[in-house]
Amino acid sequence: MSGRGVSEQCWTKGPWTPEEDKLLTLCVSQYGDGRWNFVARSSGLNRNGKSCRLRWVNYLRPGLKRGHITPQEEGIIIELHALWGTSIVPPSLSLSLSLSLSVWSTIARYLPGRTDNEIKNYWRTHFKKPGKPFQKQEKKEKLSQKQHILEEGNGGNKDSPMQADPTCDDNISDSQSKQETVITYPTVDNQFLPIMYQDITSCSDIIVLDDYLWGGLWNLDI
DNA sequence: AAACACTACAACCGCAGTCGA
DNA sequence: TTCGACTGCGGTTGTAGTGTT
Repeated sequence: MSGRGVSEQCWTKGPWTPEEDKLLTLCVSQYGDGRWNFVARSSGLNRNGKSCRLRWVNYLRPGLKRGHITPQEEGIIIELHALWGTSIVPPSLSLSLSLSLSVWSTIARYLPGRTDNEIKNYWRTHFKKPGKPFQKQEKKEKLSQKQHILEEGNGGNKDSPMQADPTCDDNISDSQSKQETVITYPTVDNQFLPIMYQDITSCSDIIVLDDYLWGGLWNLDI
């Protein structure tokens, strides 16, 4: 991150130092989050409001979960992205949700402790893989073929790939299925059809999620 | 052990929406 | 009603860390 530590137009850019973090945390606790330009000015940090907000939201905010996305969280991301990833928002929601509810921040609502930036990064890293990552996949396939040959030589009796550890990103069939999930996302205009969920994790999770969606957070009559 | 490839993540930028004067 | 300041979001970039050859 060396190229970004330079000042430009008197604002400090680049990685935050622990001191800056402390200062920002102090100021946010004092002035609250939402008035970022004010916080930025009052803190004495040589950062602009945008930068302060980003740092707070993505890193300093209390309750943030660190570490890897769990398979459950991944499932939710996939499901919700299938719903809204292409900006398909049901008309009823569009009307009532001020039209501009963002995809990532909305998904983040259902993953406590996760930020929209984190989810966005995760999605791009794991599911939106144009070109390059296929190279790795090819390599893995070759490796897998080698192993397969070796295992067959040993009377290989490997379990079905579907039963492989779902947390293992390196699992080829898993990554393939992820790719397919993206590619086969149906674009169902203004409709929520059960078929949307085919190929995507468990149905029970969906039911729970839907209850949550329609009975909980989406209860806009509150 | 070194070089290369890939992943994960923090951070920046530009744009669009919102709000108050 | 208009306009500027501010906020928030999606897209993108850069780098450190890790894995692979």
